Amino acid sequence: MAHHSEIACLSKATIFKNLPLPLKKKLVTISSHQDFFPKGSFIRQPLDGKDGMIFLDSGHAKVYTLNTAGKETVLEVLNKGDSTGQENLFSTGNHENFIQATEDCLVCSMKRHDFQMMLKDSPDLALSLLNDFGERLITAEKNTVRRNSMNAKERVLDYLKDHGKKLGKTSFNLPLQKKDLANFLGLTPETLSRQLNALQASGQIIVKGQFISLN
Amino acid sequence: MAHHSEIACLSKATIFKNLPLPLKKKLVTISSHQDFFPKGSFIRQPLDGKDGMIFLDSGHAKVYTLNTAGKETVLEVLNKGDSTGQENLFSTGNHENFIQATEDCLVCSMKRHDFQMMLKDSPDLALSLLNDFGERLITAEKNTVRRNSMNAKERVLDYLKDHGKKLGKTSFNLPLQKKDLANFLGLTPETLSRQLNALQASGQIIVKGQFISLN
DNA sequence: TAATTGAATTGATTTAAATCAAGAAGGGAA
DNA sequence: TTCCCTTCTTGATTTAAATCAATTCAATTA
Repeated sequence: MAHHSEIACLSKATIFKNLPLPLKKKLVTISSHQDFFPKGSFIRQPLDGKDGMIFLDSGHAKVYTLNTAGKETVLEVLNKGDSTGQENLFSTGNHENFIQATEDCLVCSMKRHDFQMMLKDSPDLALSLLNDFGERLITAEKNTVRRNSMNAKERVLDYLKDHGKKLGKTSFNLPLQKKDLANFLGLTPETLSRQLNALQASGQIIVKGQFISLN
Repeated sequence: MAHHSEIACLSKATIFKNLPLPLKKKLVTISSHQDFFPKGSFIRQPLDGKDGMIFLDSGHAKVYTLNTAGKETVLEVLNKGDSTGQENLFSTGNHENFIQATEDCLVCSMKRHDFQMMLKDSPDLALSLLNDFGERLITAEKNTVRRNSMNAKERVLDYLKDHGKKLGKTSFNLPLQKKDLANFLGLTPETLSRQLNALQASGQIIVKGQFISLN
């Protein structure tokens, strides 16, 4: 929880990128910076007593819940620059989701109390955050449509294209294990494996382990 | 777009219910009130040039998208007191969703421009809205979990219990046609029909047309 | 009132994806 | 390096839900 004096991870976060410099500097003073989470470790979990939002300076993470039967549902895939848990800046309830590093991560975070203090005299900040919430809702809706109106092959291809677009690349490594990606797409690992094969066979992608290339 | 002088629909909306009275009064002055939408009509649709958020003073509505193949995905079920489209208070992009009255509706709405003016000097308002966004995200996640980790029967029962809880009742009329509810749950109408039968046969609910009673 | 139209239901059948099963590949730890 | 454990892949089989098909029902309107 070192407090840097210079503009760090926060200013790189998509969510705050349009804020004026003085405000960014203030945000940095109330943030923790570049906490290290090794692959597999939990950035957040239910009942950990932590509040506020987090964002990824580097690495990848997955957000998921467990239902009462222990079945996992992957809700979000976090890539470098993404943030999540904004809802914890306001509600006083405990968060219910697990956030687990799927690669070594550097994470910045902001506490509810500190954030709320700042919010009172920064309409810009509120607006920025409201915009970001809007984006997250739209993404959530997009994921719902993907699961609801596409078959297995279409879902896989749609995700890959979407991810490539987000990165601005046509080749990349998957940000999650395939079993987690399968879950995120509402599929089983077996089905994902077969669909990746099929997409490669039809010349639409190249797959080598975690590496994907779009054609 | 009549401008009432008294506190009307807006003050009843869940999203604003915790705001101080003077602020509510100001909100009323920038809202349209109780516009009537007959069953089947569109409250919003892509390219209608409308912006801002809406909320339901009475009636029911569904929010849905059409994919390029024309397949519908029902994203939200709106009941009395619910609001949607908050994301349109900020982004300048066009909204992509259809909002259609599934019963006769009275609708209030607020325009982006008017709202943003108010937001600048009302931190309370921003906070209220941010809270609401958080709720909507959590609901969206809950819907994802329902679709991802439950079979057809569980989804139906979970929805019915959820809806009953929301209303504080054990008997109610479904807020949508069954074909739309089926879509919202990621099912076909045939499957919904059969599952409602099965739930009735096992004594868990009573079904009479749109009327549902939970046991 | 009857006619029309879409919604809902019921039954028969198909099918996409899940499940089951077994081996191969990969990544740590000792 | 070997061992262990999890993930990934491939094949065979099952199954839950979709699809197809045909009535029935309900709402609207002429």
